[in-house]
Amino acid sequence: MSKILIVDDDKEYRENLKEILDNAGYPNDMAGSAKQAMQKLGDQQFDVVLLDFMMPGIDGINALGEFKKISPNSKIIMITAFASIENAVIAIKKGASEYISKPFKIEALLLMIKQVIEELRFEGNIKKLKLEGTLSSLSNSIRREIIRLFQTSKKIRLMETARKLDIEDHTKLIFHLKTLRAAKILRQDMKHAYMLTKEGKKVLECLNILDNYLSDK
Amino acid sequence: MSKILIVDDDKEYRENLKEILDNAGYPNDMAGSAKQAMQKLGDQQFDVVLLDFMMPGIDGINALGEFKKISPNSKIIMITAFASIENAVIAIKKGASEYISKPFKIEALLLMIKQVIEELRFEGNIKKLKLEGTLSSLSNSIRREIIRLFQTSKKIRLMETARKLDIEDHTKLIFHLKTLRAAKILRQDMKHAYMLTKEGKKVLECLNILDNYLSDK
DNA sequence: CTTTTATGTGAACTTTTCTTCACATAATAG
DNA sequence: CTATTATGTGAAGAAAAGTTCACATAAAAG
Repeated sequence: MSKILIVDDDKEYRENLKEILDNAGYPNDMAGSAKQAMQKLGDQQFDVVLLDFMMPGIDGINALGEFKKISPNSKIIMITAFASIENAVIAIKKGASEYISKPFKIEALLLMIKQVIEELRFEGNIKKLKLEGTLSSLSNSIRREIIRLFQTSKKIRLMETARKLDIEDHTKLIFHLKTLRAAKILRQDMKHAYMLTKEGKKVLECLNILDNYLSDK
Repeated sequence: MSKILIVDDDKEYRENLKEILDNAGYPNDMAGSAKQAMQKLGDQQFDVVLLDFMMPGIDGINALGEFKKISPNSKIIMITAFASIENAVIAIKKGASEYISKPFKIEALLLMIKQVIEELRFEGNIKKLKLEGTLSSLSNSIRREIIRLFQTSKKIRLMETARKLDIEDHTKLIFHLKTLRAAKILRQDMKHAYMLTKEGKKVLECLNILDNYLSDK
């Protein structure tokens, strides 16, 4: 179950929020200051942070930036009594996922929490899929050779590649090029030449890293 | 074709060696001092270094250590006029692949070169195989999950793992554990518990690296 | 000491991945 | 404008990877 951190300097309000989360069944923890919150964020993994804007010391917006640095994968929901478009914009720019102003309906907050957790789940899957695709692309030696060709060339063409890799049947090569295209590692320009995507460049770097990593005794 | 670096402060001897290598068809380059040699080694990839022992400044043995640091995958052949068992032992300990004393037959040197190049080719294959094994192991998600279990545990047992990964048929898990064992990523202790090999620890690190690398936008 | 749980093997089978082949169309060179 | 080279598709088949099942033995628990 997704864990939530409540950050609010107002004890009463804080415990109020805790009760709401407890009733909704979310495991949660509380912090009464930005400092305490950062410590907890560094310590454990929280999926969502409920952050109240009006805090003494570093104010909420600054805290927000710090929190994101410490725990970039946590979703942050800003809660504030002094809502304004400017503040909302700043908060979102600094990395808040949602912005809600007091007073709010409990259901509205719970819905928001549900949504960001859903986003989190989705992003996690995307990440997993990307790793999946990358590793299955790299599992084939022909595909690795293709990717390595981009060490020196920016673009490669089909038949030229076939000759370089000494592959007689060009349709075999097309199969692997297609696989790499499906994995978003390669793309083609208007004139059919193949080139690395942004993702593909990362994959090439990964390959180099693995090479180095595995080679030294 | 394999590239060779000749390091010798005696100009005449150096050019003598160059002629031999040219005739044998090996691309080569020369350095008249350890310093110059280190520069060239840092610059380009040499497969073999022919290193003469009696050099001014840092003597050959010290140079040897430096060379190995700069270019750990190059094979170094020590050539010396003052052969002794002690020196030979030191040279090999410091990373020389071969040790030959003057005067020597040209054929003996060429044979030596051929041998170390062959070793190099072989080691290259080993490296390729290791990458192959690692990537094909990581291409399967069950195996990745198994490896990740070692993030927190030092040893895992079969049925415990099956429960953690929610795999009903334990023979399926055995299949993947076997695969990982074959890839030298896992091994078993006397009491059948599975643990990471030294290589396996690297693989886990690689997996973490890939995770990080692919996750950030 | 017998019942249960853990660990394992080998063969049959399924699924996925890879290769090959027959064929088609577009681009380029002569 | 015709021959050649480049690029591609889809289906059939081969090979590799993964799963399941029937069965076996060893270790631990009662």
